[in-house]
Parts: sequence; structure tokens; C-alpha cells
Amino acid sequence: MREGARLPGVDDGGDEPEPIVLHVDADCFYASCERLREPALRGEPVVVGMGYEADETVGAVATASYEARAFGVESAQAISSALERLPRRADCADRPDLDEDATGYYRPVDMEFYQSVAADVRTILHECADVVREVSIDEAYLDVSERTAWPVAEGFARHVKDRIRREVGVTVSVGVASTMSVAKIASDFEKPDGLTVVEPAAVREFLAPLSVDLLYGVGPVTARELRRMGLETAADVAETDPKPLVDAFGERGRELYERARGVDDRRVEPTGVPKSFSRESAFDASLEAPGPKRETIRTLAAAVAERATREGALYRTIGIKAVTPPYDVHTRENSLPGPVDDPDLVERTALSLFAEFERERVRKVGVRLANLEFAAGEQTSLEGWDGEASVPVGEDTVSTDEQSAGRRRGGQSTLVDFANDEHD
DNA sequence: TCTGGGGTCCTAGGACCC
DNA sequence: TCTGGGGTCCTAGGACCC
Repeated sequence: MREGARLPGVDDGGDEPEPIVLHVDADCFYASCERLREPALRGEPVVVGMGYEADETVGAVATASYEARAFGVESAQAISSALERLPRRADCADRPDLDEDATGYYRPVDMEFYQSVAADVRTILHECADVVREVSIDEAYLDVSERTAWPVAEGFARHVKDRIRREVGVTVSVGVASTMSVAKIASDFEKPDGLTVVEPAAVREFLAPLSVDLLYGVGPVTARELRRMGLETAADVAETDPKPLVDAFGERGRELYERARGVDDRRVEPTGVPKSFSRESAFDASLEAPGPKRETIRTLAAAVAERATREGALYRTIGIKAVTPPYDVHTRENSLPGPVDDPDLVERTALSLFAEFERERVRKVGVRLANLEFAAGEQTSLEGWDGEASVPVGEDTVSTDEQSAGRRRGGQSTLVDFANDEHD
């Protein structure tokens, strides 16, 4: 029996060859970008912090180079903890006690620059594949079934890697498999600068020994629950009775079971239009006074509304988020009768939704726009290059939920005729 | 691990409709 | 008045991903 074979009975012309999917994942991308414009950082520990500014200790680690990870610096760590493990090179001058070899370089996130590097990488990816799905700034799936064949897929992947290294100057890790989920795991297998090919017949064997939390969609909560059920590895999940999984996790349980067996029928599809925009901001300390919080809400509301306008999006839902200690996330939202582009309304709605948290201690707030609808032809400005990942546009509006009413920029759209909800 | 800033998808209950 | 079965939308929260 062939592993990963398609279900029988799909009689559309006999044996469909297994797709060839690449998952391309840049290695510590932000740090690599910093090295690109500052070659002195090569080979040195580099930490890129968000919410971080030179000489400060606030913020969190966005990316740490492998040299920095060797000192125990990790993603999402507070910069203050990172500094304990790996002091700043820049501080060596006033601190003779520091061993220079045990220090590193800290840089603030510079998204604009990273976006420009990412655009160069994307250009190459689109030249190498028929379908590209960009998942994030540093990650993409490629369907290269029509460009190569299994026996030579490794060479093809190496070519993609080499082009990116030569033409952009960053390294990526690549996983090659017949499904997205296995390609994803494979790209992580030999990071950094890795290349792992899992041929269709080898999928089960490849997955078997992996710890369950390496499966996509398994986070701390699910992993703990799986362990409680006595399931430690992908093989354990693959060989168990799926019923208890479905009972415990619902549809996700079914999916988990299939992923663990290497079954994944999703095809690589181009990135679609965004479904929501949000902006959020944390306070240095939990804030009690309403004034500054309201001011922050106003700032975030303006920023997120500006983004929607810039990207040609109308929105029908306006929401806020308030995080109260210890870390309780509360959301409130309001849907409007029709899509709008109305920054003042965003501010008013956000403030009124936030009123209930105004006098509480709050450590973080956010404003969100959802139920987006894009006017056709205004897609081009989407973060520089997304026009490439074209989305089929049937009507003159592309919306996230297929409705086709009230498209109109610059004001409240009035009538919403919702006569129909076609589904796919 | 005490927690930054984006996102996605799923679930579950209630309102409302036929 | 009691009550079936089906559906959609809205809202809040949760898990997860990068």
C-alpha cells in the first residue's frame, strides 16, 4: 500500500501524481536583514527587539540569531531577560567586567526594511513556482508540481535556496513534500540553511518519531491534553483510535489524526485578501486612569482606520480588545448594517466599546476592523507586492464573506440588500 | 517563560427567520 | 399554545501561528 495515497474512487483520469510542495522559511529573518545592511554583525549574536529602542530595556525579542540563541535568548522573551543572558556589546566600554565574547548586538525592528528584503525574496519565489502562498513575511508555500519531478526535486529546491542566497543575501530553509503540512515540518528539520526532502513513500516514517507538539496546530494546551491521553509522538496519534480525539477536540481532533498520518488534501492556494486589521499597544505598567487609555484608543483607532483607507478596504465590524491582569483578554465588537470607511465612526465606536474597561487596570488595548470588503482594482497597493498573488475577482468587489452590497468609498453606505448569501 | 504585535480559525450560545 | 427542524448572523472567548 502506498503511503499518502489518495482515496480510491476519485476517478478523474487515473493516477494523479503526488503534488510537490515546497515550504520556504527564512532563517531568523529580521536578524539576517540587519546583517545585510550591517555586515559587521555577521557571525555575531544579534537580537532584534520590538518595542525596543537603543539603550533601553523595554520590549520583547522578535528574532534572535543562532549565535544569540546559544546564550539562551529566545523569541518573545522580554528584552530585559535577554540582556541578562546576553549583555549589549555597546555597554562594554563602561563595563570592564563584561567579557566581550559573551555580548551581542541589539537592534530595534525596522519593518519597512524587512518588507523590502522580503519583496526581493518573493520575486524569486514567484519566478520559481506556479502557485505561491505567502504565509508571513518570512514564510511561503510553493506548488512546483509542474516545474520539477520527484527524483530531481531536491536539486530544484537547492536551486531556489541558492538563488535567494545569491540574489538577496539571506539563507532560507526548505522542506519538500507532497503536502503542505509535511513540507512545513520538513523545513524546520535542519534549520538553519536546511533542505529536507520527504518523498511520498517516506511520509509515515518521517513523521512517526516526532513529538506531537511539532504537528501544526498543536500548541501547549493541545500537547498537554494529548500527553494526558498517553500520546507523545505522531506515531502514537496516527495509530490511536480517532474517536477519543474527535470527542476531545472536535473537528480539530479529526484533522490532527490525519496530519499525524501524513494525510492533508489542502492544495497550495495563493494568499487571499486579509480578513481583519488590528492595532494594539501595551502599557508599561497596568494603567488605572481612564485618560491615557482613551487617548491610546484614539491613536489606535486612527491608525487602523488609516490603514484600511490606504489599502482600499471598507469594514463592517469595529471592535476593541482590553487585556486586564493577570492576562485576561476581553473583546467587544459591533457590526454595522453596511460597510463603511469612516475613521470618526471607528473612534467613536471604539471609545464607547472601551468605556466598560475605562476605570479598570488594563495592560494592553487594541482596536480591530473586520468584515472587510475591498473595492476592486485597489488591491495593488497592498504592502508593495501582493498584487502578484492575484485573487480571482468575479464581481467588482472582493469581500471576505461573499456579500456584494453597499460598496462605496468615503461614507456610510446606506442600503444593504442582503438578499443572498451564496456559498462556496 | 509572566506576556509584543500582528493575524487566522473554531466553538458555542442567543437572536431571529422560515 | 406547544413546539419541530433547519438555517444565518452576531458576539465573546480560546487556541494557535509567525
